[in-house]
Amino acid sequence: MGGKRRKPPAGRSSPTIRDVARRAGVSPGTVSNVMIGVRGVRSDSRLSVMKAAEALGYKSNHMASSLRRGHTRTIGVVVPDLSNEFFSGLVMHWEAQAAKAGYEILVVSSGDNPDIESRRIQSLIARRVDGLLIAAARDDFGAAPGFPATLPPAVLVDRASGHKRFDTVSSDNVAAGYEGTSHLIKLGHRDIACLTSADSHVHLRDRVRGYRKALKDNGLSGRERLVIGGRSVDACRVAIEREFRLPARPTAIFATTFFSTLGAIKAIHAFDIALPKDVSLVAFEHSEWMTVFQPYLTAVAQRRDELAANSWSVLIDRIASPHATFRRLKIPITLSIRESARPVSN
Amino acid sequence: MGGKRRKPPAGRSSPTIRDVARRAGVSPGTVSNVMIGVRGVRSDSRLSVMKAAEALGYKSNHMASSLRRGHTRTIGVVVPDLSNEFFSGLVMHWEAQAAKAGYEILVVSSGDNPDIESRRIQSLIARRVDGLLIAAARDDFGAAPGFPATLPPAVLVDRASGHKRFDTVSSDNVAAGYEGTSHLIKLGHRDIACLTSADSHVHLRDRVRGYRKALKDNGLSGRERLVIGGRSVDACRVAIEREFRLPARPTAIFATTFFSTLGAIKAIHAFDIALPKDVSLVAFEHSEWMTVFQPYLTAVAQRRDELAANSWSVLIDRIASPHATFRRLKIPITLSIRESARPVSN
DNA sequence: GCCAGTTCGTAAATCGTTTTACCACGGGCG
DNA sequence: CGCCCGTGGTAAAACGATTTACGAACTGGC
Repeated sequence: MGGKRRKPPAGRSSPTIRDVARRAGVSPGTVSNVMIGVRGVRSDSRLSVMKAAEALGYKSNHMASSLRRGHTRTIGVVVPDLSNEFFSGLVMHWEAQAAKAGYEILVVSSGDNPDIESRRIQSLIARRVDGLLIAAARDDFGAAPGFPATLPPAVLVDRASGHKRFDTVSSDNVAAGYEGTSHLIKLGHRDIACLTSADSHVHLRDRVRGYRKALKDNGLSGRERLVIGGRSVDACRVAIEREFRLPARPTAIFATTFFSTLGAIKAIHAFDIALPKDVSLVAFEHSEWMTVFQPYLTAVAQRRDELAANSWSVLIDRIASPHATFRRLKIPITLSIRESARPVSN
Repeated sequence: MGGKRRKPPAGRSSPTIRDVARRAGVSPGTVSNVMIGVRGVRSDSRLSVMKAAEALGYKSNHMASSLRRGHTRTIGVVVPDLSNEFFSGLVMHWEAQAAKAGYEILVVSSGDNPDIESRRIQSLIARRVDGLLIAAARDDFGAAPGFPATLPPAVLVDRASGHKRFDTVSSDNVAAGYEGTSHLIKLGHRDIACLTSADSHVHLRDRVRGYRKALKDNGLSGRERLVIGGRSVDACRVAIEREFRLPARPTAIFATTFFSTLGAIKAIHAFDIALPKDVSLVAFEHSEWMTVFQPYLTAVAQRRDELAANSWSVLIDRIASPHATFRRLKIPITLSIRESARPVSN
């Protein structure tokens, strides 16, 4: 009762720049100048502002500031699946970059579903992220009917390499396929199965292209054995097991995805095939558990740190100059020769 | 030259509620009412507003709205390390919860360093997150001198279980230790090494307490063999290798962390010990690669989905009623009996 | 002592939304 | 007919920061 207020105080909320100004005996504008220092402030007022802010525990309201300045210093990150080590690795690198540059990242996952992806991106747009780092669900990213007509600056990472309307940063997947296959050929293998998860994405098709090219360069074009498993470990296992039942079993397997690596190992165990004695395996990706797996897997691995660092800086450049021509970066891959691929034994 | 403008238009930025209002021939207030529908709007004006919004591609500016409404519908998530599958799993579950409830999550990682953690939390506060989900770097979370005096509603997850000033949700780590150990005892083991990464955190100490309790309940108190490795795979490996050099080698190992699981396996391989013939192993956590590892590891695993779901709802409750008494939830763990623990063989 | 130039403080406008306070209109009722 | 009430529209005041425009005080040079 008593004086009538417009707004109930709702407990005690954070101190504002006005509170600081009042306490320091200056105007809000001056406080602002102390905080972000675009203009000179006499050292005595500066000091009293700092003291007042300290005493009140003042933290600038980032939303208010963003609203006025027209940018949020937030980058939206869209990945298919955070439980996938490759993507969580990327996210971690990006987060480190962001922290260093005074940004924050807003992570959403799409479950590899273009509809969900589109919805999650809408909400990132509503939050006015300054840029977008996207591992797209599909190669034709942005083509669906309900898709937002204008996007903030965005770069496509890992997937949809070479997209016409965006910067892209991805591994050199053709090289990945080529190097993995060549390694097996050099070891004398002629019957090399290439196990992949799908043929729906460029990055996967590129790996297969690399495989084909390596066969061709070594006069092995006729010996192609492409096995398309599916998007799960067990689909890959089943597919390669079919291959194992054939009269001429492959002497080597090149797994071009992480799932297919797991599927291949499962199948090898199920068929009691000795790895690497009876079959050689080139795996895809690296992961800490591989250090306890026997034999230590020879593998092609993407360079997550470089992928993340390059895509970050391409995005920052894009934000700075929205009309520059698109860039398409290919990051080299790493072939780590270890124990699971051996010279062919017949 | 020409008319002087206050602000250069900076390209074309997003349409505002005013643009929609103008185009629909109504006032901004009416547009707002159409959008969030707190008051009735006649159906003809409603329609023209919708049409205008559609035509302009209007997306509400979330920052402006947050500023006015006093909440952001974003939850800050603080984890030590996203490349750890346990945490990325939690984050993914939280993200799903958030999406369902119309929230977004802001993920930061602390690298298990209290200073970084504190700084990252400061920046989450500046962004005025509505709540915080924290896997704390240390048990005395919030005690450091520079720590913000007041925090938004927060719940401590996994770590720092039972903290005095926060809600906590964590696994029943004593049960985890107890069940893992009991399983080995039931198999006849008397010489059980308990391998852990550190004794600096309650959640780790609780697992050891469970181990001790299981020994005690079975009259084995004198046979305690606690091995404290360190916070890396190799530190754990080295520690357990020391144990292997002792005259009486343990017949079973209970690894109480993911790192120590990996370290134990590495040591077992290095010493050419047959697993599970010569030594039994109870591992910690579950991960997809375990399905291709031989023998299939018997393991104690935390229930990430329940941890995430419960901590989420505790946080939402806390936001709704800031003054309710603290809750301390313990989530049961799962013991999956598989092949790496066998009856003792002498 | 005066003028130009610099420094720094302040008031007020602004960002885009939500919400309050007010008003106009029309219908129902005594 | 006059009143009351419900409905729905609008103008304007927030939210909390930044920034512009202005002016006061001071400096230095002549």
